[in-house]
This record gives sequence, C-alpha cells and structure tokens, in this order.
Amino acid sequence: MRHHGNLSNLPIEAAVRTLAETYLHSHPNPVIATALKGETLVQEDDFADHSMLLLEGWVAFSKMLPDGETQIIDVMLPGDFALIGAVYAPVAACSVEALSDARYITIRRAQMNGNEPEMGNLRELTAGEIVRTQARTAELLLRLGHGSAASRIAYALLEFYVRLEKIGMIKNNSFTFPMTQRKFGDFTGLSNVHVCRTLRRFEREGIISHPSTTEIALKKLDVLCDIAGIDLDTLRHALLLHRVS
Amino acid sequence: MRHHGNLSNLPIEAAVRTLAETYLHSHPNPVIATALKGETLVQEDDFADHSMLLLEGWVAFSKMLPDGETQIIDVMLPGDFALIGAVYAPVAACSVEALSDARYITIRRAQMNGNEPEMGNLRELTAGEIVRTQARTAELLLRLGHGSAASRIAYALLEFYVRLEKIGMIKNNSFTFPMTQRKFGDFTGLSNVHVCRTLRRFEREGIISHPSTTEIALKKLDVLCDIAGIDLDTLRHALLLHRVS
DNA sequence: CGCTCAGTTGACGAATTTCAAAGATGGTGG
DNA sequence: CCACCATCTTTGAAATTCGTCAACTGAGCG
Repeated sequence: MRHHGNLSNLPIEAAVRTLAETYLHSHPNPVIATALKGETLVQEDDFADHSMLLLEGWVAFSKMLPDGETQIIDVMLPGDFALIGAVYAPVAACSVEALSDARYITIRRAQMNGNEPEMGNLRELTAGEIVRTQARTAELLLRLGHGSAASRIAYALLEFYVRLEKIGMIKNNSFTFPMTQRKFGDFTGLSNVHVCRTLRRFEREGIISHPSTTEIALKKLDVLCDIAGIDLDTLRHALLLHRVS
Repeated sequence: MRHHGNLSNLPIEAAVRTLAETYLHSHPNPVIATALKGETLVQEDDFADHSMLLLEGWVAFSKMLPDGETQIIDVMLPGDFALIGAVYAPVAACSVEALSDARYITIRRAQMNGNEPEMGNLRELTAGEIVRTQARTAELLLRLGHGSAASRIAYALLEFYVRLEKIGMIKNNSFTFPMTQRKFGDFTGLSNVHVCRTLRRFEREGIISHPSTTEIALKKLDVLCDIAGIDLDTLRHALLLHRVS
C-alpha cells in the first residue's frame, strides 16, 4: 500500500511510510501545496496554528535578529512532520522557507484529534516526529554552544547524510545539497567565508568532495564522525524513527 | 479548583493552571516524584518514552560532547511540560537534571490518548507547550549562532524574567536564580569566566544587581532588551501560552 | 556582452577561550 | 565554634578562533 491516488509520483520511501503514509491512508485526498525554491511559506511571528508534512524537497525553519543575522533552526527533509503553531500557542516561532522546490500538506490539529484507533496511532507517530525534531535541534544547539567550526560543519553533513540515507536519497555516499554556503553558514552559525574555508579544507584532506555546487560526497565518514564528536550508529539511533526493539 | 488533595502546598499560579491543572483535574491522584538539587533524573541516550510535568523547582535538559563540554538545551520552570521520549522514538535526547530541589509528575502517553473531550483539550494544551518549548529553543539557537556574549546573557535573563513573571515568581524585578555561573555558561554557550565578566559589567553599569549568589534583579529592562535585540512584549507573546485573541 | 550572485582567498582585528592564581562562600566534622 | 575542604567567583594575561573587509574568479542568464 505505498501509493494513494494521484500521489503515485511522490518519492515515498520506506521511512516516509511511517507517518506520511499513515496520515495519507486515513486522509486519502489531501490538498497538496507546492512551493518554489526560495519561497517563504510562513513568516516568523505570524498567526499559525497548523502543522506541516513535507512530501518532497528541502524546507528550512529560520529566525532573524534585528540586525538581519539569520539562523536556520532546522531543516525538514521529505517525510518530515513539523508543528508550526498550536491552538494554545498560535504564533509561528520561525519563518519557513523552501530551500528547493517542495510539495507539502498542511495539517490542522482537528484532523488528528479523533478517537478512532488509527488516530491514536497517528498521534503516537507525530509524538515520535516531534521528539526527533527536538533531538536534532538539541544536537545542533550542543555544537553551536561549544564545538569548533569544523565540528559544526562535520555534524551538519552527517546529520543530512543519516537522514537522507534512511529515505534512500544517498547514492555512493553522495547527495544533492540545495543550500548555498551562506545558508549553510546560517545553519551552522558561521560566516559564509568560514564555511567556505572549512569545506575547502575538508576537500583538500579528502574527507569530502564537492564536484558541483549542489552535490556533496562524504568520502571519509569515520573522520567526519571524529571531527563531529559522534558515532554514526549513535546518530542514527538518535535521529531516526524506530519502535521499541 | 486550585488545589487537589495533598497538593495544597504547591505554588500553582495562574499560568500553571492551564496544562498542569487540567491534567491534575483529570488524573486526581498523580504520583509526585521529588528530586534533590543536582540529581540526574534521566541520562542522555537512555530508554525513555514518557513526558514530564514540573510542579516545583528548576530542571535542566542538557547534552555533552565527548570532551565533556556540556550544553544546556532548555530549562524547565514550574508548570512546564516536556516530552522526553515517545513510543516511536524511545531514546532520551538529553540528560535531565534538577537545578534546584524539584517536584514533578511522570506522564505516559496513554494517559492522554483517550477519547474524552477533556483528553482532546489536554492534547491541545500539550501541543501548545511543545510549541512554546520549540520557540524557546529556537530563540536560544538564534543567539548561540550569531549574537555576542552580552546579547546571549541578556536574552537568557529576560527569558527567565518573562517566564517567572507569568507564574508570579518575580518580586521587585528580582528572582531566585539557582544556577552557578558555569551552568549559566553551559546554557548560553560561554565559558564561566566570560559569564562572570559579562555579569560584572552589567552590574557595574547598573543594568542588573546580584546581591547573593542565588538572587538576580533586573534593574534596567529596557537596556537589557536593547542588548538582547528584543522587545519585551514580543518576547511575552512568543514565550507564553495564550489562546487565539 | 555585461549583469548579478555564489564561491574563493588573504590580511587584519575583535571577541572569546584558556590558563593561572587569588579571594569568597558554604558545608562538614571535630 | 572553629578549621578545613571543595566549590564557586573574580581578575589578569596570553593564545586562538572566527568574523569582517576586500578583491578576484567563475557560472548562469538576459
């Protein structure tokens, strides 16, 4: 039961099935919205009481200081779910921007608050997604607080790697990476200049390769893990959805 | 209906009533756990599929790098709710430590997944709490990424101020502050030395006063807001629970 | 062809960490 | 009540990392 109606073109992979497919199963004809690269879907501090389920593309959550400095809080990848607002907290904490062309579904809480057993399971799944999101943000925070530029960048690359691996978007240790160095800096809390230096250093040392602007290959995962101060299996365990074993 | 059974000594203030009182109303005889200052309630990476409702005291969520550097991800204050794990993500992303003596309730998801109307409302309230938590973490992340030491510290003080104000724990612009400078540095991503310097500078400039180790008074809120790059009402709006107006 | 925007590289300076050492403070046991 | 201990705070000086500024390159696009 992988496809539903007009969704058969969506790249719904194994991991995505968990929440996205469960949701689509109980809500067979969702309204699918699209966004073009660079488009802003939600503005910080605007009214918002809904959630979002990303089907395709990369989406960034970000905040800005008065001087214009921007921080990306989290990046959503295909299959990810995110709370944007709630009835009792109806303000978007972040702006939401498409880093690539994207397709997504807007979910109102009422659509999951029913009392059918499937709704109960759906709520368990969303709780899992929220915990995952918090885990990602916590790891990011840990490295922004302490942690060198190299550690932050290595960690961010590994995070993307692990998450993309799970949804089948890694080929030969390589993935498409639709962020400019400036945006990558906004994510890692570094200047675009320092991102550049660090990536170039990694490339010189053969740790990564960066054939085109939108493509990155992680050549030495073990070295990246050392630099990031993390174990790959630990990271998978922390970032990926899984049942009690 | 402010008190329940043996809870009559708890400082349950107006704001706390929202989620905590709603929960206590539908679960009249909760098991209340206590923790002493410094006690670790949950260890990072341990199994966890529950949530927590804090009744009294300060509790920190933190993570550690292999070299021992610690980052506090979030601080819970009385009345706050936090997801620690979920059935589909049963790993604690953070360690949980009592910053002061604390009292709390452990909540299993099943206790909120019923189909009574009150359960639906409870879930809306928890969604609101989770959005608030995410908003706090996002603000913290923004200031760890960009933002000077002074900005981080000013922001953290204002965050505590606004949240404590809501639950009636501010007297004369002053509150008890059960964190050492080292822990405050773990929260703001600074060395204890620099926290000290910055606090002393604020004190010399009359922005704050720090009569005892465990007490802080914010003397010039407007200046702190400038330094933090935030407006006090905006902050209240972002951090506090409220209905659609 | 010229425009803009993203990436690259170097030199410099500022902010923060680290190291070190000297007071405070608070708790404990004699 | 005092002495001692550990922990926290404070201050100075040196070292380091990273941001800023600036200039140049290259790719995409009209």
